[in-house]
Amino acid sequence: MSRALETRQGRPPVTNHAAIERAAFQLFEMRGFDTTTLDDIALHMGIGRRTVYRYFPSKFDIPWGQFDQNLETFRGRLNLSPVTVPLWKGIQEAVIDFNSFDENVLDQHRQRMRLIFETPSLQAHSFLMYQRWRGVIAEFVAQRTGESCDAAMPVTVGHASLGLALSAYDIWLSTEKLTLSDALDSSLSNLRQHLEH
Amino acid sequence: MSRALETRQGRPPVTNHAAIERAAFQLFEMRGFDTTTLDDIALHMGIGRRTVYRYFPSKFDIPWGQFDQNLETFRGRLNLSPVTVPLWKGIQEAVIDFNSFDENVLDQHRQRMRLIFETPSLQAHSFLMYQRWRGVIAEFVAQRTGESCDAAMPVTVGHASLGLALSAYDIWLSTEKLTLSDALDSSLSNLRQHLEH
DNA sequence: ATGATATTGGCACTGAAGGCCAAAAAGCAA
DNA sequence: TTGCTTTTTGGCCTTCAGTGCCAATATCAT
Repeated sequence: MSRALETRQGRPPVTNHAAIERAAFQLFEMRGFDTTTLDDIALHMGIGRRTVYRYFPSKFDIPWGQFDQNLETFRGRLNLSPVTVPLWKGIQEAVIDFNSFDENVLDQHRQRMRLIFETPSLQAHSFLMYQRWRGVIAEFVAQRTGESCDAAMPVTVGHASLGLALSAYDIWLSTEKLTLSDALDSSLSNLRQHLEH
Repeated sequence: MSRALETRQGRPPVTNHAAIERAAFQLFEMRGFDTTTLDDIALHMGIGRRTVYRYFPSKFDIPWGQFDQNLETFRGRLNLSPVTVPLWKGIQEAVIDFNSFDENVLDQHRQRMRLIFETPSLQAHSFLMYQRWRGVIAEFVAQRTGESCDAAMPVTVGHASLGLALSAYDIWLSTEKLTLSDALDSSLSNLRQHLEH
């Protein structure tokens, strides 16, 4: 932790998360996710299959990159929301902020999410990521309302927020006409409209 | 299809979905889901492992039983909703109806859902079931509004309804104080309250 | 050089899943 | 009874994900 880029003791790593991710995505794009084995990836990189498993707990985790870190960023972003802002608005703003990408990485992000959304086996595993994502939301709500994390309101808001985000991604990926931010906004207003009357 | 209970030609089946489900649940309760192998189940029933795979496409599908049939029932129930009833209300009523169980099977249902909700590997696979469930909702909404199945409103309502249902199950499973119907109702009103200004 | 330290990657194992196909068990016709 | 048809069964084999174990490897510090 103290000296990350300095010289460390021990044999230096031959690779890193980003390098494996890149190599894997190349193969996923060519042969598809399910038909690419971990042996393929390791062989393609010239490293051992066993080593890949030390960087990613499973094949399904590779397309998600270092999701833990992103989740921490998201948690931090949520907590930046002023207490004067209504809860729903604070969440919406944080989600939009968290899903804003530079032009130069947007295509890459789209490719990543498309792979995740279009590969059933990967979708299934991704649910575990989504669970943690909505856990962060629930924690934030619980903190603001003084309730427990597994009380009704935090849990429900977590599930609902997740539903809105997934809905926005579904729409964003299926059309070229909308930015991700717009899709997130339109999902929320669509839900509002649906619940009216 | 025409003669189900009559005499059929060919070797008679040695088992059926329900029998495998029962046997599997016994073992899942004893040793846990992940530590029970399909060999265990097959051995316990005195049938071949290969046969089990003919009744269920994967180990993860066993706890869900014959989900296809349930989904069809749900679709049918949704379509019973009068066009005079607001969409959100029709969906809510259908979901509650679909999740109403007799006293004598309620414990069994609770046990099933608890297993699904508390086993991570099973949760992941269950997402594929949820996807199909919200697909039915989206189809219903699309049909009523004259839109396409993958238009924004049907997709969003599907995701949101799923979030509410999962939220209700989370709460129902974590407390003994609420019926499933009450949990579903309270999730909806909690969401409404959350979105209020 | 030598020792401490950290990563690597090979080997072996378990378990899920699925292809293939001969054996088994019924009904039916002669 | 015998043979033909139909359907299910289950054994065998393969691939691949994932994991424990541990010796080999590569670097730093003294």
